[in-house]
Amino acid sequence: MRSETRATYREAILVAAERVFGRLGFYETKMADVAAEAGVAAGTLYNYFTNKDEIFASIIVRSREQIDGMVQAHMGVEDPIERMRLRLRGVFGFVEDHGPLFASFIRVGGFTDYAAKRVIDEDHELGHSKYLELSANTFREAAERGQIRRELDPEFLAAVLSGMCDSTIFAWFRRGCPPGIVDYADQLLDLLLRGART
Amino acid sequence: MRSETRATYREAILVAAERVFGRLGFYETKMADVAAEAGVAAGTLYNYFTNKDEIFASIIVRSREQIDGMVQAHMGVEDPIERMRLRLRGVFGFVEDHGPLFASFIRVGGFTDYAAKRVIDEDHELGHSKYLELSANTFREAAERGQIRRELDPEFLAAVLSGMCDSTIFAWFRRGCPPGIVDYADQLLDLLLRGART
Amino acid sequence: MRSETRATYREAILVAAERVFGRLGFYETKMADVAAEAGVAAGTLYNYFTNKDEIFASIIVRSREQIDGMVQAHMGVEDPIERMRLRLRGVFGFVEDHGPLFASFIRVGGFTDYAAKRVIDEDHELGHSKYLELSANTFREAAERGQIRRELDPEFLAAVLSGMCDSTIFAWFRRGCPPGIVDYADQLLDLLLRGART
Amino acid sequence: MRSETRATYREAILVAAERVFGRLGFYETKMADVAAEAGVAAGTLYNYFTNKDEIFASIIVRSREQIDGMVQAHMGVEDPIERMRLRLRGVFGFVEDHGPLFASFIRVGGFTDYAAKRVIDEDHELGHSKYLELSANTFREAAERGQIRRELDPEFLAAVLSGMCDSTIFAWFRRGCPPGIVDYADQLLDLLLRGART
DNA sequence: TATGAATGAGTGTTCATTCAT
DNA sequence: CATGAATGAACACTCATTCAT
Repeated sequence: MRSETRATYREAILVAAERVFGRLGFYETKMADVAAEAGVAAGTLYNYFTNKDEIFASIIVRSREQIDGMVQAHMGVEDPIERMRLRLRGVFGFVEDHGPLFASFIRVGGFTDYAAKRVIDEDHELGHSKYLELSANTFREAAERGQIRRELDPEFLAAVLSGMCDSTIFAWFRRGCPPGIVDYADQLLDLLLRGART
Repeated sequence: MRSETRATYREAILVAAERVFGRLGFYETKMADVAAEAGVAAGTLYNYFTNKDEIFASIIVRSREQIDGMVQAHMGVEDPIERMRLRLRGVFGFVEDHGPLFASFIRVGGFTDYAAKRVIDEDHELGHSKYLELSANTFREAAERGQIRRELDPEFLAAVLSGMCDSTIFAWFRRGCPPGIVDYADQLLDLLLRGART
Repeated sequence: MRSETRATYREAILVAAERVFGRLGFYETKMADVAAEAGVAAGTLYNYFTNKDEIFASIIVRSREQIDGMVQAHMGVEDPIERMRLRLRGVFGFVEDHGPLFASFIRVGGFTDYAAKRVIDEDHELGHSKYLELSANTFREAAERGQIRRELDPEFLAAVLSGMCDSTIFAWFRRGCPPGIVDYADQLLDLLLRGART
Repeated sequence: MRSETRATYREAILVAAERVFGRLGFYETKMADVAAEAGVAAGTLYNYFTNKDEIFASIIVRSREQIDGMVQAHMGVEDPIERMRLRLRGVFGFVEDHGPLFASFIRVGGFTDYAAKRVIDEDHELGHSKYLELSANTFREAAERGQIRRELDPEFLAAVLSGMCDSTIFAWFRRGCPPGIVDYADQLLDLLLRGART
């Protein structure tokens, strides 16, 4: 029961921190804010995490682990396009659950303040690249099967798809995170594959 | 001549600040860093700007003014697709000149730290929306002319295009800002319009 | 048996605390360190002592009690010089058992941090003075018997002897507390007496 | 004048810090105390020193430099006993000027809290040993000249003399630092030499 | 009574901003 | 007006102490 309580506490702190970081960003989030949101004293945070950076990094790591799980779950799907579709739906579902923080997650490894401070180290940097590469490989596979044009650079496509997702999530966030963002997964993929032209 | 000197100083500070902010992000950039980069004393910054926030906001405003100018320059072009193409080329050219900071600019108004701190107030928020709206209107126009499918939401397309640009710039930035990003303007637009399918 | 258990616990804590305080000093010693060394939980310490200061003070008091006992044991010796010799041997033997902590003990009442914090209150201050006085009186007695020169201030001699002991212990401590420090008792006294002798 | 002011400020801070450290010890001295004593704001301290440790270490270093200077000044004296006498007088004079802090200085490198925290690193440790060694060498020289008994270990004598000085200074400090401590230099040396003399 | 996690007051340090020169 | 040092509010983090289990 002790260990259960510890895990519960840790999780509660992470959930609270995720909310506050998502709302205020890394720098404007004070440890006191996180503590208040979690309903504990400031000192308590340090019984579970060594410092603010580690809390932030833990959220990222945890998110990535969940996403990794989803990605793995669809690895067995034969058709690359179908596989990517399932993957996108999974990610958008995750975003719907996690809301604002996901934005930070997406941009982590970029030139945002988080990265500038190296809260997210090279190891995490790789995380972002890993997804891009995974996506690029899937596009490559689709090209080999003749499902998409071969002259398109798979890495370019991966980057573009990533951006489309970001901005869609971004727009959704600004509309107040209404339910139903999952539907965009298909719309985006279809748009990328078909194009907008009549 | 007095005022000329003042303007020169102010501009030098902005240029320096743009570099540092782009490199380190808002929070990791210290006023001392900006002063050092500009080659002036820290106190001098306060003769030209009331505070750090204002410097950052000024960069954004200045950037927007330049972009506004470019956008206006192409307003007379009849064909909406062609107009958007020119606009994109202009923006990518601007990005090539300004490098990393533009990324901040793009995300400004979002849920990044900058916004969390309200460095960028509602007025600036509007700025971002304004571009999205402009873009959406152009897509609407293209739809009316039958150039793109009518069932596609113009605002969705605008958001998507914005994201594609972002991620492309992002990827370019991570590759170290090599020359030639302008070429992506056409690639992106073509991809969106044609789609990736064979 | 209850009280025996309590006394046992208390003693174990004191022994552990003595080791840690001797190793790290008062401020660098954390209650958690003492608890770990004693093999109990941090909270347990507070069942036996009201606070950190009291633990430290208890060590001092306990040491003094033991030394007092030794001093008393030699009180019956007629010859003051001989009495002092036995006393010194006793103290050096005690030091050999207690190692580093004794150094703190020696300096307690001085201008070290401990004193600055008033961990050692006036009562303890007196303790230090008491030994100096005892020593001074013994020298006075020796002077009256014509064993040492009368023009020498007994209090000066007491202070000097105390310092000789300190530095010898100090040097011994820095050499890693090798066995055999007791031998120095005689060497020191002989050196001082040759200088002081009539 | 600028640089003069800077040096003056730095010196004023050191003097203030020396007073407070001497009064309260390292740990009980708060940066705010030092600032208040120096008549500056807390932040100002950090314009001259990187942190609290550095202030403390600077005091030690500065003291040692002054003492080194004195020691060097007497290096040319032929007679080792006379050389040591001048050296002792110099040190006691220094102590009279600096009062309480010197006690810390003396014990630095020992097992006091300062050392426990490694504020004073190995380099400084050497400082203490260096003086002991210098003293030991002088005694060795005296032994070779037949001025003191050859069977006495010079290092033992050096340690003993150091302790005699310490305790004398200590006693003087507890009497409230009355003027005239310099006189003890000769008394101490005479006492030791009578004991050590051939 | 032992435990060990929660607590929160206290402090060293940072850095945007002010201001005397 | 430039300078650069002084300022002090703000905040992450520590750890002695408390207390529910």
